Amino acid sequence: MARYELMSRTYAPTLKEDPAEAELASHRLLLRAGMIRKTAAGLYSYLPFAWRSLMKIEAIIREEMDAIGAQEILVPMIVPGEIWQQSGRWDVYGPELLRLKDRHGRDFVVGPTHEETFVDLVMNELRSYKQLPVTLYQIQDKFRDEIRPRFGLMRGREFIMKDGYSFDATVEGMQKSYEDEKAAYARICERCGLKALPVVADSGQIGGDTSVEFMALAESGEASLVWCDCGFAADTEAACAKISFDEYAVGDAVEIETPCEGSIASLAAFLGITEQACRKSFALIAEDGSPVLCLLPGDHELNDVKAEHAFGHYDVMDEEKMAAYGLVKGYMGPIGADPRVRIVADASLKDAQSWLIGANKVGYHIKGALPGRDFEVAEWLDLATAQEGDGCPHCGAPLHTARGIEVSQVFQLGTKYSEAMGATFMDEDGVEKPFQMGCYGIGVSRTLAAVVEQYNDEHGIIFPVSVAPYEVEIVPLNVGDDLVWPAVERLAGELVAHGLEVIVDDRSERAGVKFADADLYGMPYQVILGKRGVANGMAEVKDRATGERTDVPFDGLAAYLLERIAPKRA
RNA sequence: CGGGGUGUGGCGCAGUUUGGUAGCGCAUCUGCUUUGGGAGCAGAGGGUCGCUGGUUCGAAUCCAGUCACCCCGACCA
Repeated sequence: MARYELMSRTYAPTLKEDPAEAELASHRLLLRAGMIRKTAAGLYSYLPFAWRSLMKIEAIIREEMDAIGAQEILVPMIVPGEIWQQSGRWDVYGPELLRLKDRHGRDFVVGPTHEETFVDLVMNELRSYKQLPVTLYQIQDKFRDEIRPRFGLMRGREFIMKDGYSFDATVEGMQKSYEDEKAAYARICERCGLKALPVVADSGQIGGDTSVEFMALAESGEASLVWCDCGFAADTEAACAKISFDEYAVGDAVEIETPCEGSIASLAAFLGITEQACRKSFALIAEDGSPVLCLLPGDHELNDVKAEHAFGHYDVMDEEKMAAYGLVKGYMGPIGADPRVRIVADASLKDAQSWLIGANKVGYHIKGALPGRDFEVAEWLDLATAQEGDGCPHCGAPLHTARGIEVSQVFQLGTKYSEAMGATFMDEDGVEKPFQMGCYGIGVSRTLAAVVEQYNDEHGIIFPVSVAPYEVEIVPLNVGDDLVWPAVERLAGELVAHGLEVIVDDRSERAGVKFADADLYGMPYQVILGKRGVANGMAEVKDRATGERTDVPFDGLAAYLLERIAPKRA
């Protein structure tokens, strides 16, 4: 039997002042509204209101997972190190992987993600293509020992995540499972009220080839993305773009004096040309120890993730190393560099006919240089970071940039894990084949943070109905009044009977305190009951989002609220 | 891990430069008044000043070490 909750019985201590450590709106407001408390760096306790919101987010996820035939299970948080050794990630996953030993000295890890656990779970049971496809998921706490946890729930070390894994017999089957999940993920974001965008992503440590992440748009987001009016959108880490360049002094290679400080900006200013007409040199030491000089469009930065793909875990070359390889800081270029230095250039520059590059001599550059004639490019690679104004890879129109919070991500893994762990099934043709896998994650606690990030004002949180801890907060102004309180109980009971989720602020606080707390908590509708209104049989309904106040007769209150709330439920 | 910063009642802070035995606001408790946007008055409780060691007649304050937390960076489904 549904009932209404009383604020006096709810553990939701508010803070009048901003906590010193919180910078982000979501962090600040979740703390102030008594929804979370920090237990240690990156470790948070969820209080009743946060927990109710999280349960609603989880319910939405479960519904959408059910709808595409995924099955919920639960695997242990702590898993044997052995299976991580099998997959090879024991050695690859860095210090974020929390490793422990049990009393017998056996290795275990606290799961940061569970590809291994799920593969290990199904590999001995799913023996035939006839049993496929299967998609399993769970909602569980994960632990990643982040170097620097920050921003409250946004980047905690422990966090709630829904992780799911699909097992298919064929690549086409995997793609279908992936597309189903992707579509479900879009619906989940939408039902949570998030303004989110699916973007092309790098597949990171999870591995695999194709990946999309859902970015909740927010200025405070840690991730940046580029998007185009044609519908293309990509994480800046992964984005390819059509980058245009200018030419300066086509012709013979000529050394020119450039007595300016060694930066592209000062060089362009000195010559009176655009940065696009310059070529930027970036020296690094690849993972294998070999020296590399990257030539980039003058107005673009090296993309760290792309560089990692090309060179492995690289180091930026220090001045000592530069000197050893004939490179001069501030005036670096391919010409005159030690022959051991591998020259690679951004693919966008392939058609450039004139290169303005450093001369490896303080105060000098070379104009009009040409690859193939004046220096050799070993490889043309996509290395530059896409930026505002670059061309969309699909339609060529200028790209826009935005910032976002990565709330979820889907991957096509292929056989990366199944092969490494020897997880196979017998296919139609009598051949043992590794599973074609997909993997799908949603940051549940991060989704809550993202919602708060997108829905707040100077007074507090403005919860969308679908994830609000309660749909209606009744704010009686005179709790002790023998006219008001019976009306409160009657109305609360009525609203609950109509299926509304109701909390009553029955504390004997002053009106101002209750109003301020109600705005801070951010329940979508406040029903304010004061002496005057009650005497006339009227309640005052405040819409938290618009601030609009309406006097509604008691008789019509439930209908009034339902009419507004029901359509916005998830 | 590199750079910067902070640890003083539940929360937010002052006091540290120039050592003298701890203070302010909010919160809490009691009483009276108040009661539609974070009330007023009166009274009360609560702190080994992160920890350890040192200097000193005397340390929140000076010195050394250590721990925790925050910010920037590197890193990161």
